[in-house]
Amino acid sequence: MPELPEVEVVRAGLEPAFVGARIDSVEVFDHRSLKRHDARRGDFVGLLQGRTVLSAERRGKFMWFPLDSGDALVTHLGMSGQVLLRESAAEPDRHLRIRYAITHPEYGELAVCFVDQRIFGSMAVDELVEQDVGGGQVLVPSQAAHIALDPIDPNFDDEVFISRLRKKSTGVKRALLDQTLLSGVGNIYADESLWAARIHGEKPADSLSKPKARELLAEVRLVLTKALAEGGTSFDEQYVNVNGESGYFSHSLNAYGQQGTPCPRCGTPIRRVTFMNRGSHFCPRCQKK
DNA sequence: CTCGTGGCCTGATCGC
DNA sequence: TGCGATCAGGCCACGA
Repeated sequence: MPELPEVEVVRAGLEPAFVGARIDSVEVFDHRSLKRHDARRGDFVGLLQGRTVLSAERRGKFMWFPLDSGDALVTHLGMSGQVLLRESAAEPDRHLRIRYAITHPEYGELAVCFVDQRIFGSMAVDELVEQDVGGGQVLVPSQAAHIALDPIDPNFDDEVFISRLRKKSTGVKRALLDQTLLSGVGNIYADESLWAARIHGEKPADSLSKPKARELLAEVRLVLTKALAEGGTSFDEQYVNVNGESGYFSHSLNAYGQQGTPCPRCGTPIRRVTFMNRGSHFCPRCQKK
């Protein structure tokens, strides 16, 4: 379940060999993996062939690669997406959906492979639009322009987030998962942040005091930063980083997937309830509504 | 406008 | 042994 830390690990892993490379050819094995691509902009393959990758960018769970054409190759991993760097002659991975043959001036011929079991993820070629983020103008793909900055972005404005969060009439967890409020947080890190801040996910966001909202943001940042330092969270080999090596943050989860095991803070068994069509894990003693 | 739900998707697992 | 039901949850379209 790639969230911000996992996506950042993929972005950083691709950067050395993909940036500066030329895309020689593109094979699309399943067109459902192009659902984010607007065909009115042109043929996906045609827009990519012969182009050179200029950089590797990320905001929240969106990743994109600006091209020398002025467009960008946009990637969202969804639930089970991976981008793997392979030798040109490597056997195709299971669930391979899109394959890019590239040539890098230093590393030579390689394959960038988009592998996605459940096809919730997708790639697209999109135009870059200018956006004012307070710290200046940035370029962002049009389809990711509605997403808020993520909390580890240097331009993220804490006070704006806290003020908007405290006006939401919905539960705190739903607000944390709202990518237009703050991006990059998914189910795992939402549960972990709420546990760390001792907040029940169904507590109304507009009932949070300002200090409590600040504390929550600090915990979100800490959880994401720690996960990033440990290389992302991995379950069932679903998430694999760019070389095919699993992330390993799962051992340090305090709430997510820990139902029945004692809360590391107070010893009360962690509970799991279904909420928003997904599992929510919390300590019934530390996190009261 | 805001908020909440359903649909997309595959494979592992479970009960009968 | 086989088979249908259930579960996992990212984003987005749509209805209230």
